[in-house]
Amino acid sequence: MMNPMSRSYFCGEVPASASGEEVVLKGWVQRTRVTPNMIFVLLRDRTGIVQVSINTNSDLVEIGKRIRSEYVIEVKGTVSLRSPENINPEMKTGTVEVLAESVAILNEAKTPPFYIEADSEAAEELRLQYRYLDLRRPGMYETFKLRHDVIKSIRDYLDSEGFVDVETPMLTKSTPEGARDYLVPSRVHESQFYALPQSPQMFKQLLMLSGFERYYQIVRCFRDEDLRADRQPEFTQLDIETSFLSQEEILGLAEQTMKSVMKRVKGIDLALPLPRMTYDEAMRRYGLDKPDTRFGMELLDLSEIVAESDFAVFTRALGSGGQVKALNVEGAATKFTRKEIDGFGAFAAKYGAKGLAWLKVEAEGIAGPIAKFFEGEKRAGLLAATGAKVGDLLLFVADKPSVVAAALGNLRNHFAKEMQLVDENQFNFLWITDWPLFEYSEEDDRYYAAHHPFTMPVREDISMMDTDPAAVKAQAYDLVLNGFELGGGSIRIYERDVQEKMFETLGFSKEEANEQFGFLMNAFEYGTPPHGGIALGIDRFVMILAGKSNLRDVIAFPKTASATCLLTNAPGPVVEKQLEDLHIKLRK
RNA sequence: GCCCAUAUAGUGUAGCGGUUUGCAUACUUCCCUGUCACGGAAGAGGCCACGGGUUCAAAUCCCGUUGUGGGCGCCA
Repeated sequence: MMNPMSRSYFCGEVPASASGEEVVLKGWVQRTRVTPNMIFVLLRDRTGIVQVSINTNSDLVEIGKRIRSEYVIEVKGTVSLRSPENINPEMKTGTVEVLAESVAILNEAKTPPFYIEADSEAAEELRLQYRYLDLRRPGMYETFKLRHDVIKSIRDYLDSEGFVDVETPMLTKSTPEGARDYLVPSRVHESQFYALPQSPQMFKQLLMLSGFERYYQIVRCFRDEDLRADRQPEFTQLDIETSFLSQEEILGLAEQTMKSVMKRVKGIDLALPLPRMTYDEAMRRYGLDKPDTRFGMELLDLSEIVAESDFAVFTRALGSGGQVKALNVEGAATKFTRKEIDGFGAFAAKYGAKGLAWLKVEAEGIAGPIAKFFEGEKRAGLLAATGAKVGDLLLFVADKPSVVAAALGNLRNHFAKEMQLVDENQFNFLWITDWPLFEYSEEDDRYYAAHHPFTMPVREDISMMDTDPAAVKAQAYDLVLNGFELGGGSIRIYERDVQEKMFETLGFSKEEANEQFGFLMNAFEYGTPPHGGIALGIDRFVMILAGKSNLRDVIAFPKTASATCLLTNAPGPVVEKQLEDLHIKLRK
């Protein structure tokens, strides 16, 4: 096989059929072993490792002894099959080796700060500091190749559907709604700032106005909020916007895109249409707006069953507009210690639950702190309502609906991990539809857009924007994969008066709305087509497909939990001159 | 803003109030008749993150700071 890269094969890809062939290999030295008669060099590149053998009878012995781990070398030699009697099942270096005829050291290397191997034990802190070495580890390249393949198949599919990739500004305008902006001071305009985009939302809508009809972009977005395992301050999203398509058609388009990705990178034939669930149903059955449907353990509403109970915590919650819901953790009655169950209570407390009542179903009856409140018929009723069998563990939360949902919904996911209820190779996509348009903030005593302020209300609900905003439904949809929010979209507002009403409901004065979004509303007056779209998080998608549990694993140069880069030490101070140019004086 | 965990040779860990911080690996040198991400010998390598405190005595207990990780809030 001739290769234009001036090497005959990649290390991991030298086939047995090349036996006897003269080959050229280039790569990094994994390790060497010197014996009296032979020097063995394990040579690595992004594809894998192959053994190079150097006979110490040759004039290569001097150079062979100089070679150290991570040296970059070029080897010319002959491919040879290992003799069968030398091959034992434990052997990890394969059935092929290369007998060296010449060896050149292309570059030397210091001993790396950690050993470069697939399952490095080195602390992540150290690996991020030397990220270029971390990325050299076997397996890392594959993750980024997977990422490339995901993006390539998205581009191929959208291209075939007539979509055009249009770039939008990275230096744009700050808007007060939504996440905190990363600000960029202007040198030319004193006291003025650009913002890095949280998303190209308004630009893509303007492109619809311009008649581009089918836009997409794989685009970096920025949000200056605290990080999580699945949240980085800069992230990549697939941004799509279309004109004249209905919600149904947009969902169909997104489904086809997912289908082509799953086929290409996982070889999975995704069954379409993808399952759907309304927001209300998701909250009722799973307590979360992004349920993981790979396992059951749905939330059980026991409000009616326990209404007659003598347990004051339950009846008090019900009396003040709350609910009592439970999780039946099957077969868990003897699985967890009392201490561990207390731990679940602490877990639930993070989401506002004041307590976590529990019962074990045993052959003799039920046991646990609240067992005494459920005797005789009440016990039978409870068991019938929950379907609990001997050996099951019932966990109850009594509180206002939002707390019950958050506590039990997250507890449910917690058990999935704890008890290994999910199959890592299963990919459950799910649409969440019929979102509320607004959510009320008690803290600020105002409504916020649940999705964003450009989301079209359901037509029949528009009149309620004045009277009962909380009841207004949105023409919005989220795509969920295995319990992660992959992204979401909506049909957009394309009429000035509806957009104005939206801002009014959000508490903007006419002047404020015009100041912030006037250019968009003005644009709406020049013949705006009905339009809508969707945005999907590429990083999260790749993370799930790669079976990783952290976004850092699928981003080449990620940020730490405190939003720093350990490799470059960003962010860092700047020289006084730079601040002067920007008209900035630091407070302290 | 808050909560939890964590910090010991280059790396990973043990030590949990009482000699000079132990082990593995990596590193250096040597040995070994083709090894199987080996084997054997020797050597070098530590201000136990930083700053206070408690104590006769602190890597160890307490407080604070910083880094890292996870989470709550936040993320239209």
